[in-house]
Amino acid sequence: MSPRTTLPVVDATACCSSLTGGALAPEEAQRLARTFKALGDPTRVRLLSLIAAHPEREACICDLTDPVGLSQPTVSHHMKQLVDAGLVEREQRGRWAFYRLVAPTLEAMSVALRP
Amino acid sequence: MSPRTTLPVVDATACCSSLTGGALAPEEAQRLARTFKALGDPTRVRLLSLIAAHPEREACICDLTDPVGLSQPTVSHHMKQLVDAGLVEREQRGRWAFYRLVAPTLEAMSVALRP
DNA sequence: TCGATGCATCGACGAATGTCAATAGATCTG
DNA sequence: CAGATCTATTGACATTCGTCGATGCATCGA
Repeated sequence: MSPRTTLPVVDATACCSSLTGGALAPEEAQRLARTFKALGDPTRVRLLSLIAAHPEREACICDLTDPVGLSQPTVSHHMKQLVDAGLVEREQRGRWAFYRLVAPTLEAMSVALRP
Repeated sequence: MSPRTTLPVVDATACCSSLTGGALAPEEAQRLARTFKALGDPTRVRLLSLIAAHPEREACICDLTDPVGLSQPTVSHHMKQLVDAGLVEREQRGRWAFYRLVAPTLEAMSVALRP
């Protein structure tokens, strides 16, 4: 017997569209696909996992170039893709650019895939 | 004070690599990226959601062509991508090819993204 | 058996993508 | 200020991708 008489304006899942919840509007599908596309390259998947593996879960370009074995401009290019997709955020600290995972985006994509 | 003295051979998540659990081996990253790439197109995202929206959660090509507004060969091409990625399975019934979502794959990808 | 129907494959085309070397921009250090 | 260091941008290139029309392949119904 909750004393609450009004429903919440939005429920907890209203923020996140789901692949499995029914037909998506084209714009929603596009939104999801854009982020999935950023995840659709092995180098970028690896970069995300490398960031997660670092202390404080953050890393700069110089930490990432060697492990993935690609040129610095290429790594920089991939990081930009990840930032644009909202999967990663960038912070300049002195000469270094530090990157961190964006948990809410990962969570939203995870929810969108739940069967 | 658990009486258990031996650890389980594998823990519950051992089957599924995670983006956020630490550095992934290149092969693991490639595996994940391959499936994410299949999700990285708005038409394919829409196709998956349309299948999920159908009764019995299955659909044939003829059900999907009109809603996405593309040619039949193109839809067929996209479905092949989804099958190859393990996101969808195909069953021929008479003249029709029926497609269903593969829940374990969706679940695995969802788990891989959990922050 | 023959036409119709549903789907897959083929060949082609423009667009997007991943990669690099070269270079520019920004920040620290001496 | 001058050089060194870290990162981003640019331009170029080969490759992949999404799309279509035409065509081939099964399967059903008359």
